[in-house]
Amino acid sequence: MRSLEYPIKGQAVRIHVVEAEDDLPDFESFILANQDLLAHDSETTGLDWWNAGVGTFRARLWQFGNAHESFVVPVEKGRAFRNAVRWALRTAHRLIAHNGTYDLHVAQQCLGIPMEELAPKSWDTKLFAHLVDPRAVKESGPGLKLEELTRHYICEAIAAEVKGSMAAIAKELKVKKDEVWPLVPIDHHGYLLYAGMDPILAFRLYKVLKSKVPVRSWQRGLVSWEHRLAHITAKIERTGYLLDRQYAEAKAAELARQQERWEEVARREGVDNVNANAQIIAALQQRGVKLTKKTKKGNVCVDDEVLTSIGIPLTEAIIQAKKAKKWKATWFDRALGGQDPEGRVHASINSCQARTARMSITGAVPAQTLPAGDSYVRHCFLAEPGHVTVSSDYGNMELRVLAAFSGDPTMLDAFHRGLDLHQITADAAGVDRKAGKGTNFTVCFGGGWKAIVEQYGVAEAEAKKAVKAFWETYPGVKRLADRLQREARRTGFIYTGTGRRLPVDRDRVYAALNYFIQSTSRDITARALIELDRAGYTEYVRLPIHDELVFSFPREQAAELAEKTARIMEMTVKGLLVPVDAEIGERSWGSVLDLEASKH
DNA sequence: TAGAGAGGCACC
DNA sequence: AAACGGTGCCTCTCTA
Repeated sequence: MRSLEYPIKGQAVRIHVVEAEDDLPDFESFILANQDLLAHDSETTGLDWWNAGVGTFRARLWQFGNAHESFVVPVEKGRAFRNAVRWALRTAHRLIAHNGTYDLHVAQQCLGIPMEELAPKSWDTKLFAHLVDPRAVKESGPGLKLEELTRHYICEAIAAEVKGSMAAIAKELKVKKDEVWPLVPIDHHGYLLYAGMDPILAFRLYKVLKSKVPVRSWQRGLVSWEHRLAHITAKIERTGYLLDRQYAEAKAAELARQQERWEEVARREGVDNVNANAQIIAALQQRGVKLTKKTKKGNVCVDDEVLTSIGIPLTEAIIQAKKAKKWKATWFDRALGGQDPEGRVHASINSCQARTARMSITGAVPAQTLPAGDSYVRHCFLAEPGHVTVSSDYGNMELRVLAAFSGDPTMLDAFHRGLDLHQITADAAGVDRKAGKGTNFTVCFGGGWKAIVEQYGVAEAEAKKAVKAFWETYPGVKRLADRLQREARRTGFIYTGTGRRLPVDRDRVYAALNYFIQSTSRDITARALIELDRAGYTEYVRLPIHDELVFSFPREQAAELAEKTARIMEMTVKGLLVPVDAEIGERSWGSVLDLEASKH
């Protein structure tokens, strides 16, 4: 057994490195002595846990620790070590981990412990951190990564050291940072230090954060609620989504041909690289084109709008080439590259991510940003053989949340009687429906008349009139917005109905209304996932996308299951129903869009 | 060579 | 008085 010592703020912590089977009794004694509360973490060869056993993925180390001490177990060295870790995970009464759903995937794939066995006793410091302060470092918050949280809550120097250590090893081994994980020798001092510190930091973070979680969040049961949700989204990740490989490959090839063709045109017209804005600007200015639009930072802007308005062969070629390249790389190549041995792709679902707790979905299926206007990309994703895709979405979720919580009589009346809220706003302002709709959404987002002009192409006078009319027509909304702004100005926070505390920047208190609406809406979808799980439907859920859930149901029971799940998803908020509409498609996700389009 | 910033674009 | 909220990903460019 090796033993490393490391100081945290002058106080030594000890990392024990299990090297041989003889060392395991000491490890087991440690686990038994600390079984009430143990932090853990795993080091792996990559992040593609779905390739365990068949591909290149494997677990290398597993670490356990408390505030002062940790044990590092080399699980890749053999069965005795894996057995010891398996036993330890099962023996612990409470497990702490940072972003622990990842380790649960690894435990299932590499150690054969079902996720469901460990999930109920697992607590995640990432969720605690979010409940304490959800702001990213960019937003002057603590962030949500272990290194960022260590810097903010524990010790700046340790954070810097931990962050730098794997980079230093990569440099030493002369490989890229992403390639270091499977290559670093299992007995490398820096690697063991990095690995051994992780559970110690997670344990300490847990201690710090749990006392900082707002009282109201504890009282409303938000802590356990978020954990339950995280384990449901982990199950959805594990299930994955069946990829139509032939389709994806065909479309990737088609886009590659298009890209090549349009790039050739652009080259003839004097632009070698369609993604280099400097080249585009030079080529256009040479032709005498005046470029007046500026970017946020004040530079010359050559976005889609500018290029479209110029409308010459060069700009057309740039638009088409860029689009083909981006779509191929972002949607088709990414999905094709993420397949598991069964041809399924696994999104990474961060169940509680944005400042408002909205989820984020990254990886092989960036579900939240798949083009929704047509079915071109969504045809990639298939319900299982004998199944069909069902997409169930909430109707007017955010505006209904606004109506319910503001109690505004005009807005509530409109929803209760099924009236057209966008038309009501339009009529009140004496503008057309498009401007009315734009006003409703923009005000929800905290915007003003300028935003309506830019986003919806409404004339300045009309937009000003519409915003004024909005606040006069819905005085209840005004009262809610004012109340939230006052609260934000006074305390720096607002609370949602679920007991979530959201920080609001004092120089942007107008954002408070949107935070409230967006976060409350997210919690309605989250509640649906939890209720669906209780009812045993999680195996059918493929993806959550804000106000929509995508399912794969057996064809014969699709209508019945769509109906049952829609009724579970629906929720009455302060007396107002947030309804759900379930669309039944064919096998591909894209087919839902096509069927919908053919109806209209 | 990696990271950060910026621009641009996909979405709710 | 007015105020556009929340994401992820790809590419280029500059810097350390």
